[in-house]
Amino acid sequence: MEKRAHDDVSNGDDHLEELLPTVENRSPMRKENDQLKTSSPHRQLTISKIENSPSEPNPSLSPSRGIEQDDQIESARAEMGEMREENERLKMYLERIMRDYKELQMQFFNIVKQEDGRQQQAVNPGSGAHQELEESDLVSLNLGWVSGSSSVGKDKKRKLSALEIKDQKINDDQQGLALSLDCNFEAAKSGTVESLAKNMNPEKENSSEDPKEDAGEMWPPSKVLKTMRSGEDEVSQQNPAKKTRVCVRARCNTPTMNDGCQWRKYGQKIAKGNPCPRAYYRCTVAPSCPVRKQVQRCAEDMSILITTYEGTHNHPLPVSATAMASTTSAAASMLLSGSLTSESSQAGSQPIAAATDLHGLNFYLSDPSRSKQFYLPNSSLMTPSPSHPTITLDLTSGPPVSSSASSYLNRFFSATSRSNSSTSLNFHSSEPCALPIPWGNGLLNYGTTSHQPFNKSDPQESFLHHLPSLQKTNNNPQDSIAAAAKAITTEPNFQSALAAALKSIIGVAGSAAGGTTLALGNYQGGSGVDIFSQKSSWNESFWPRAEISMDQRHK
DNA sequence: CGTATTTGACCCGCGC
DNA sequence: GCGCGGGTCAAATACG
Repeated sequence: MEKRAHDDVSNGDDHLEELLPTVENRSPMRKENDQLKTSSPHRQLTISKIENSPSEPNPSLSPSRGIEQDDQIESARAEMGEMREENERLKMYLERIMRDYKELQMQFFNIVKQEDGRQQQAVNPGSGAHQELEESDLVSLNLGWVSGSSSVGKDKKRKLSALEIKDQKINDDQQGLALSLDCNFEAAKSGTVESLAKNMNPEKENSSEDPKEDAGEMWPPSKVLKTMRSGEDEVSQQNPAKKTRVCVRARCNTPTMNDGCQWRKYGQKIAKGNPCPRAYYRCTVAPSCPVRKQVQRCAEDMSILITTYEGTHNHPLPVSATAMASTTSAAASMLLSGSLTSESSQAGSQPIAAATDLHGLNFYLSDPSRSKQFYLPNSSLMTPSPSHPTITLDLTSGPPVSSSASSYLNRFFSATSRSNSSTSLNFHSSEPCALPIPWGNGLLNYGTTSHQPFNKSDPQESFLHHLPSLQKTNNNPQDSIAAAAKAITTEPNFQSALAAALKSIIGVAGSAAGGTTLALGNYQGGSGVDIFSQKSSWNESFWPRAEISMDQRHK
């Protein structure tokens, strides 16, 4: 009986046969336990199931029971085979997804880098005029990723990505396509800091020393800078005098807003004029991430939490964090673009509300009904720090933020008013409960989708300049909506960009992601890739594809 | 014991 | 040059 059971288990399955040591004195149960130890997880599952089933035969039962057991073993084996196949299939899917995702990230990253490099070149030529604004323009907040220069960066990034992949052991032999954004950090470790630092600070290409310089540190704090440079002066030149900040005001009962990122508190201070202490946090997702945030309760209304973000993440963000990061980044970029716009079009023209064009764009396109949530600024918000160009996103018009600020942000965008270096935006959500899924369902794509295209091809300005009807003096939300929609949709650049995006979505998606299909603002599972449709959070991962295509069109 | 937070000291920029 | 205030550091402490 024991011998028979052993034969049954091993018969027809060479792998199991190999795995099973031939020890005669074992009971069947013991053998099964051995299988559990040596076989795949799926096998374990299957066998465990059999073991626990009510019809589990007792080893000491009659031969008829033994036949039943044979049947069960046979079916179990078949099941195992299926599971194995399924496993392989899922593994392939996962690999494909990872490759595609990383590739897209990489492309997007490169575009951001290119644009940023161009912005810095355009802004830096050394003309004495507009110095203040230009200083702030040095800071580019783009979707949470550190940016640098362009042409060199592309190849470099690919190379670095390979390193990163190697480190993380994510992928295998097909790593050529698998790219990631961790490269900055990895690069710092792998000795390419010098060139990378050049990429990130094109204006100081001549300084090639300083292996200690942290590649990811876009705006190192002065003290850190001092510590790091160890006698070198060049590094300090990279630090713009004024950093762009994004201030988010939201009603929040918790000590800090849950924006999806990991933060470590490094300081607390009682600021003048506010009895509530201001807390200082830095991003701990990546050790070298330069992003900081300040959290402070509003003096007038303690239920309002004022969170000020500074810097861009130099690492991939958790899905739950992308919304907030993108929001703040886009807002910062908007501020920058606003500076550029006002610079170039100031003569005799009124300030242009730069927010709606950048962000309301996708908002309207994705779900025009949402335009009812359009809000106008309640009042002009003060710049928390006059020395920093700051954009304020006011979420306080809506209901309290319960937990996830990012999803709250995703709901959406509205009018702006801008004065000097301070920009005020107001958000409102009609839905009290923040949804746990960020970036989903076509409403939440503003960050990456909206600002990127214009950031790339012709930095915001080309588009912004065509929105004369959006002015901060407009006090009627509906008018603003209509004006914004009209201005946006009649914008030739936008139309071509949209066309390109649609084309790219339809055309490119199939080839790269194995039949993945995208809808504008609403991802849908593609043919044969069912697992995609189960993850709404994947949505954002695929949006950059549209951006890239739009950008390329503008090239 | 490792990690996160607290908190006083220190640094630095800015205005006077 | 000096003082003020914002921002950061880092040792001490708390916490899991």
